[in-house]
Amino acid sequence: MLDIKFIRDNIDRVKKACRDKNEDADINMLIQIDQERRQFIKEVDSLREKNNKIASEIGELVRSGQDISNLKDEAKAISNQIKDKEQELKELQAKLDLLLLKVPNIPDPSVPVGFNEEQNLDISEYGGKPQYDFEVRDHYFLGEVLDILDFKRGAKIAGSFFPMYKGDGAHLKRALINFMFEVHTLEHGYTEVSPPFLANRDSMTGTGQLPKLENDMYYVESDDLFLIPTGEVPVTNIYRDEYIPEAKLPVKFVTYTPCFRREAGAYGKDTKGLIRVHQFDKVELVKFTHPESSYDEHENLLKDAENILQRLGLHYRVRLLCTGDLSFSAAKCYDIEVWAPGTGKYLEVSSCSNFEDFQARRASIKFKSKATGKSEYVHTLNASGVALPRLVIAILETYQTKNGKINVPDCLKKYFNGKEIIG
RNA sequence: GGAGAGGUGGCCGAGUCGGCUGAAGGCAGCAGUUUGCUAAACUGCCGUAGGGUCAUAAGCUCUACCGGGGGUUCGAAUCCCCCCCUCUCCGCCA
Repeated sequence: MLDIKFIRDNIDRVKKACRDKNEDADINMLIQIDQERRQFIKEVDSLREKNNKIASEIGELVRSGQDISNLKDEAKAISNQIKDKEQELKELQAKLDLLLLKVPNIPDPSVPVGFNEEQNLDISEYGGKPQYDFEVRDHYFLGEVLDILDFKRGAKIAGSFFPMYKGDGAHLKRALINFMFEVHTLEHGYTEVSPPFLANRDSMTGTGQLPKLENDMYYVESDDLFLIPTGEVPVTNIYRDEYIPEAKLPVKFVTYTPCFRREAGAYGKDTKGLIRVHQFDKVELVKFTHPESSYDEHENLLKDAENILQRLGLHYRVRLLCTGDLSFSAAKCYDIEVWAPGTGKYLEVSSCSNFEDFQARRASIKFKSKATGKSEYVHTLNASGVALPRLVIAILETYQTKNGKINVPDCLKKYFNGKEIIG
């Protein structure tokens, strides 16, 4: 969420951000309602002031035992006026809040303006596409043949796009989670957390999933809870409505969670295998930083996520998202895309985002600045470190052998009971 | 699920029969005095948000906020209703 004062003073910038991000927030309406709202606040406040004065006068008269019936009638009249105005004010405020929640974050100046993913910028790449002297297979084929991925059974249990991992497939997933956790906690300095996998409305609004993405999430009606679409939600909300001591910044968390996404409207796209699924696992990195250092921390965050792919010996590229591809809440975002030789595509395994104070304002996460003596919002950042299914795809397809088996990457062997080959 | 207790400022903790209580007191924090240094002591400051004034400063001023929402009242942290959360006991279950 943006500061209403900031919007007031930067109407053109905000409008431009909406255009560049393809968001249709009604800024003119917002400004108009804000003006009306302030007018109402003025009126209501002055009525309240009057009423408070009368009330304390009455208090004094009562104590000295005098008659108060005249004053009482007057006060009653004002009190009724207040109630009416308050009601209208409340409606205005609700309207304003709703509009405000629909205004996207402003892209950082370093973000290229563009309409869609084709205008994303290639930043860097690691390794090269591996070459094979045999016909490469995709993970779907390999998974079925090796009996380590079972899509049919997953579909029977829950529905299509709920994959099941089995045997060495399930073990591979577990090994990857352990591997990533050890790197991020022991070497990159993140603190491990294991949060709830369901979250309430306040949490979902805090990180920006609500109100926009309600239909993309699984919802438990009886308890008004949502299954989390990413570990970012519970972990960023750890500090919702709290102050973080300035000296503790940056706070860095790593978490593992399953993620649940309805992918409404995405049918027909990436329909096969693990590329796009309703439930998947993710190791997620979340940072709370001082505003001054968030962009440095952003670069480090990217490196932390890249490090995982480098150790696994996977070819990938990093792209800077253009405005049109940038998510609603982000100011700047790098995507890491790993190469999947069998599928023949680069697959996004991590979005590395700086939200600046956008989420922090929504979720009210602050620190007391020693320099200014005032409360300020922290900056929040997150990145997958990294998402599992597409990582599994890249590993199966990259490390496949001529006879249809999979070599276990060196760095994973210790998490795989020393086993070197799957199949 | 049943019975009970409770939710007050960064923390602890008072709040009388509803009326200068945004809220005593303590701790922590900040600034200063004292001190050769440290400790201690002393003095002052010390919630958040939204308006107004205004240079989007300081200051001044108003309003709201004592888990959330609603109600009673001229007036509620204090009374009533609903909800949420925490704790204890019982039941049930991993």
